[in-house]
Amino acid sequence: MERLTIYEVARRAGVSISSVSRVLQGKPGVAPAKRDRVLAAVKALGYVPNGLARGLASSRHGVIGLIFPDLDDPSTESGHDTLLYSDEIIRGAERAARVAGYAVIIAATHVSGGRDIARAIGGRVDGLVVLAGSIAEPDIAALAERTPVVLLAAGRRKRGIDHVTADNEGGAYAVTEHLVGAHGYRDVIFAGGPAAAPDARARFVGFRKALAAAGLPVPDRPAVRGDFSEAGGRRVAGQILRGLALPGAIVAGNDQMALALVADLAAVGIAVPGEVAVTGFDDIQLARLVSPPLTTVHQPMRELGARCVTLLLDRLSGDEGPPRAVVVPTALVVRESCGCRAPRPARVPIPGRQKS
Amino acid sequence: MERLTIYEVARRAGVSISSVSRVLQGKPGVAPAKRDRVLAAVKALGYVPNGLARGLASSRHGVIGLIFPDLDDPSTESGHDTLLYSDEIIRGAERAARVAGYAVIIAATHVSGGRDIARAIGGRVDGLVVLAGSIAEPDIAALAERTPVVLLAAGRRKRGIDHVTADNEGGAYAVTEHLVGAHGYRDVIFAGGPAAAPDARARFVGFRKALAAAGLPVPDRPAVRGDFSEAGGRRVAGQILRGLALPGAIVAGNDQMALALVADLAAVGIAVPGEVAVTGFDDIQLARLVSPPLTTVHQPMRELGARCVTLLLDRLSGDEGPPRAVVVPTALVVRESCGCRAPRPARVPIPGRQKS
DNA sequence: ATGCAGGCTGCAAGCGCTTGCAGGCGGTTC
DNA sequence: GAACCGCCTGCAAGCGCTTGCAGCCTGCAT
Repeated sequence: MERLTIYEVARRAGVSISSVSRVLQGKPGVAPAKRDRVLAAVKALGYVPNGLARGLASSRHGVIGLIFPDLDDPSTESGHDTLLYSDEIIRGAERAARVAGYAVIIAATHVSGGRDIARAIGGRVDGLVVLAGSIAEPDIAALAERTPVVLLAAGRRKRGIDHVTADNEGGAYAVTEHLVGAHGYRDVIFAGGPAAAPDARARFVGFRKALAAAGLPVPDRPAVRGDFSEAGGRRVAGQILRGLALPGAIVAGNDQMALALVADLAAVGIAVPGEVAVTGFDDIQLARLVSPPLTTVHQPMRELGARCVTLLLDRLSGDEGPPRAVVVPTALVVRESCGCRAPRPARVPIPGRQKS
Repeated sequence: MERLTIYEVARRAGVSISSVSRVLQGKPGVAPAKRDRVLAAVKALGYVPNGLARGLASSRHGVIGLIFPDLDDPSTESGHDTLLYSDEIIRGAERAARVAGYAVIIAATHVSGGRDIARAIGGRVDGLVVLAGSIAEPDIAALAERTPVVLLAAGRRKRGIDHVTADNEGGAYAVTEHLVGAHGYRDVIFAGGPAAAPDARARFVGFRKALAAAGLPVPDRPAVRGDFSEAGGRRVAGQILRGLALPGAIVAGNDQMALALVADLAAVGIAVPGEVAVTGFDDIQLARLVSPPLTTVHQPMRELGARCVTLLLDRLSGDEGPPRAVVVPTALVVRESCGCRAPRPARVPIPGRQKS
């Protein structure tokens, strides 16, 4: 495990380290013959340049940091944030970074401690992707002054700083339109998320626009409101059952609420989608597994992660333009809770059976 | 954003950079008064040492690499591997690393390309945590010769290299014992996983030991065998319904199979746990959401990740002992599919309702 | 022949920090 | 009172690689 340095390579190829370095960086100004020899030596030795030294000398680390919320924090755990699916986000980011020759370093923080950690990690990265909820907004701004930062936000929040968002509005528009257009429901209500959540608002906006486009009356506020959690869904169910006339369809602010809603409706004998159609938002894993499978809007977690990285890389390569806001499209996923009859995988009931 | 180096700090504190360095590293041999001045200067300036330079000079990077399988690879995606929950694993690893002052860098690989990536990333880390399935075994071995490596394996595989594993055997023992002991089932069968999977085997071993301990007949091979996927569960259901006498209880090799099993049983009118008890393994999110909630064995993903890191850190700090195999305990999660009547969260059916 | 672009090369100066070492000092020990 | 001791300090030599720059050597135009 003795250190293999650029000197070894140079010696073996019979050139100076400068040339090796240049070859490795694909820089011009090295005679083809020499280049080949270097390459051969590199391969023969199995040489991998020391990233540290490289970074030190070029002040280009080849690493981008990914800061996400620490879910141990119970205040965050409630499904409050649709960005909890860090797994897919990380994968997307990692892949995008890798193709560009960057590695991804990660850190999980509580909102409070976020700043310190970000600073600590900041020393060794070229830029940071910060997931909403991991660092308090003011600290993000401060951070952004010393390091390129891209914010992956649930909704558009911070102006003045690059961020990427899923198209919540468009997604909500799409489901609503599906309900109104394809199914002909005219009495559709929106079961909102927390009033403060930007993504919840955006979804409501999409909902309203869809209604408006269909020439239906447009409510000012969500008919009922939960908090994106399962409990919220239950509460909403209660509100609906107690007070309101049962609508034809309910557009829930997210899947968790939709799921709880369906469950509670079923508990009192209301069939979904028979008596009322329900749709969700997020396309959590569970959505396609419940019965009826939930019609919802897919959030492209992986792509969100990837876009953050590509945006960041643009900045790193010199893009000096004004702050950008990238909106990644969401996709309507039609299953059965809206009333559609999705083709089910054939499942033949097994005939013969015998009890012991 | 001008670089803030150790020189600035030294100048401001009126000392040499050596002293600053020593103070920052908590090394002895600096007069208390001077130490205080340095600390003050550091704080005042908001100085954060450059990790790169530090790493270069001390050849201690303060970074550990985490290599996990790239789930884009369809051949892996089938839930084949219980270690897919990278999210929690990453969190656990990250946290453990952070408390020790290390950062975590991640890379996702396909089994094939794993080696190259590992090497590439290897240059900038102190050690690697490799999740099973991300790199071919021989390559891991090769890698382990140049860098400290800890393998997070589904089962014990590679001897000769540090690894951590969930206690599959113990978990299986626990569920089985629960079925036999608490519920008194005497005809319990095991719905196995893929014959080759080490974790599947370990679970079967636990199952057998529990039966043996209870003085029941011990089968040589699983009564039926699936492949850990949903389809596998269905196949198992078919086998049971078709051929076997319906047993009192079925210990499924994992949750996915258990879930499919329950579904198919239900489809032909067999009540779970009424007519047959079913248990799973893994405690996937879905397990507690289905009806009946699945009694299963919890895999402590987070802790697995953390243990890998701590083990690795031990090595980094000089532990030269023989290869270690850490087994992290699993936990029996009793819900309802085993026949237990778990206390459900009160859910009062809502009275008044009105149809539109 | 002589001169002069270019294209290649390798030298050497760092990048910011760690660390072995020698020097300086005040305090001890015979 | 001289020889020592031990604790602090700062110097300077790197860690492995990038890169500006000067030098060298072609080839080609005078």
